[in-house]
Amino acid sequence: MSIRDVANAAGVSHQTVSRVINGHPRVRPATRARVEAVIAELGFRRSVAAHALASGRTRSVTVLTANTTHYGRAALLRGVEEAARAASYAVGICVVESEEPRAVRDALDRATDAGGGLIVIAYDEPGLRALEQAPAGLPLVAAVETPAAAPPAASPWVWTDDRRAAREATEHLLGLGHRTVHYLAIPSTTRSRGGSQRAAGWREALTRASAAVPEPVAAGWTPAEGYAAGRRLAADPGVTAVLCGNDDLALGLLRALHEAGRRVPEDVSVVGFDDAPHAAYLAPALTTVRQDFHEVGRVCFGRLHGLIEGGAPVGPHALATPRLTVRESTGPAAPPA
Amino acid sequence: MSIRDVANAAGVSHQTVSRVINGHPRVRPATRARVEAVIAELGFRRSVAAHALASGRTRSVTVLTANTTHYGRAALLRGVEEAARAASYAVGICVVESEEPRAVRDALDRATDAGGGLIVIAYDEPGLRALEQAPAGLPLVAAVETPAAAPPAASPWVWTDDRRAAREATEHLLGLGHRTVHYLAIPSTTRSRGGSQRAAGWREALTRASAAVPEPVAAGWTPAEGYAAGRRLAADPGVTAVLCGNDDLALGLLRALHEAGRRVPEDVSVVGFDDAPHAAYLAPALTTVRQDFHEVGRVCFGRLHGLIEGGAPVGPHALATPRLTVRESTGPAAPPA
DNA sequence: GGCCCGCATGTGACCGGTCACCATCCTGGG
DNA sequence: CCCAGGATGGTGACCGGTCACATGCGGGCC
Repeated sequence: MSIRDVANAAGVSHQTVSRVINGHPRVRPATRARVEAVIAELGFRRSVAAHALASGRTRSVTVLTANTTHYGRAALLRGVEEAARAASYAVGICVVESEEPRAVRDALDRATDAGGGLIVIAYDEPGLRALEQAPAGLPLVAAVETPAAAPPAASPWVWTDDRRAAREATEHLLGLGHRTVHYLAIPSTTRSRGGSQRAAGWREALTRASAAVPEPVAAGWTPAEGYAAGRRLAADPGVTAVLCGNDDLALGLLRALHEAGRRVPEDVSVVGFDDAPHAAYLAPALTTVRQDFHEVGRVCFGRLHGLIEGGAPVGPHALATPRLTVRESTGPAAPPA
Repeated sequence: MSIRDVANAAGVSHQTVSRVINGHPRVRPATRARVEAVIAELGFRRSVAAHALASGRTRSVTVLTANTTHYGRAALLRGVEEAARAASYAVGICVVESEEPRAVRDALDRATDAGGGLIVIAYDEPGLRALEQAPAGLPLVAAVETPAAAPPAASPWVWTDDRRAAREATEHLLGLGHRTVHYLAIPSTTRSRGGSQRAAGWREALTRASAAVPEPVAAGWTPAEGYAAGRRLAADPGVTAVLCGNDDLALGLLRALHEAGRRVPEDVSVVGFDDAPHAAYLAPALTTVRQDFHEVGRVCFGRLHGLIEGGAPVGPHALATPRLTVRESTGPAAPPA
């Protein structure tokens, strides 16, 4: 079933069929109608492979990421998928296993082979390496951490200002009377010396308030890692307020505090990050910074789409600053004994 | 950069290059080495589009699902991706928005256009409809609920026996002295009259024990829905044990119970389903049924891969029965007042 | 020494689209 | 009445692989 079969059945040339399926204007309405009727009758669908080969365009994007299940990345992926679907683009996924050069190159090769545009989730080291090593000329947009400085005008980056959000979250805690705020850290990309931008915002707030800046506690992304690292925090009676790099970490920390017999928020206040679906339903409900990853994904696709179809160069783009959502896990510092 | 360029540079015909990249045995080692050297030097990569067009094979699978973010489906997707990557298959995702015929047909069209194999996650109505309406002849494997009866030998289905697991979970609760067990239900596919197989297992245990069978409480998949529906359960003092269709629902229920001032497990016992990453870190830690979606995904891909490459027909396949993991959210029924 | 055969390799068609370019037909202005 | 030029539509090459088949060559066997 090719355009030539359709052409025969409709009594036109294959080129006319091609014009019809591509919405080319120079086709008489009567001819167009006849061809469309035959297409519907035969159930013709154009071959994606042939189209891609002949035109060089694929109408597809692939999302390159280190993980597809953690909340933020999964939500971002969903945003991409929705926007892509609306534009009838196909979406592929390509996971970078680790930050080893070989794994990064493999992933890049796979992503490039797919032929379409590329959306890189560069929230972590593997993603960031992939972004840095992506071949020039490949249509690409990246979701990144808040840049430390003003990015070059040509960087196709999308982010939310979570550095500022982290600062505000820290100030919220400080405003509650806590002497200082500890930080339970998600892994940072090595490019940003001194930790992620979330960490930078936290440090900034502390410094401005002349509060002590404790050593950040390194964790990972998952509740299990938050729990493991959180036990140290829970064991330290000097800790009364903790900002967590994400809500899963906060969940683990909450558990560690619970086991240590420390009440939240009476003894310790906890702030999460991202507003994952579970945050509002924990007991205590988690105060957290609401991030719209869904929107980040949509914007990434939108800009990539513009780049592919319009050729318009894509520059850096910040979304609205995420806002702190205060719930039950934060409260006034206990008065000094 | 095509195989002909490589051929010229290596002083062989394009066909010999083709044989080399496909690992065809009838090539002299010296020739092969020379061609491989040129390929490496030029950085040649075969065009996926041209390969697909000429051979009719795509080396890709697309996962058709109603959702990519809920734990079970996300984990399954991850399993598929890992297995696919190991086999150097590309993976695409295709989301069915709703169960409307139009949406289902669209999704199927998109999935079919991709050209490769298809993995349908048919845990819900949209997925199930897509499965039922998938064109015959398309290489396809589906992750489904536990079948009610022995499935036809030709059904390419993969599942875990969660009906039995639900029965065991219910029996665990009954064994703790609860008079009956309520069920907070995930949406069921209409094909299985009377609810999902999880519901069937629950009902079976109740019936065997001659316990009353309360009306299941319909919820959705998310904590928010579990909370909304759970409030009714929490308000009913007769409720002392609840089985939840998944862990997110259980989370919402836990919250509703907390707000209603009912202690878990002292007043009410709660069992979840799936063992999502957060289950073990809630306070109380959730007793739940551990599901290996990751493995389901791997198996789906493995069978599809066999179908595509080997042509071996794929029949139904049950994985090991998921096991109950007892944690803190279940306890003995309170002695009658 | 001639013949047959299998290995190694080359040749050209073909997959199903798109692209550049050409052929008609029709209309209107000079 | 003729010709320019826009509107329609057709022709054949081409994208970069794979496939079926042809060809050259060397060795074993009689």
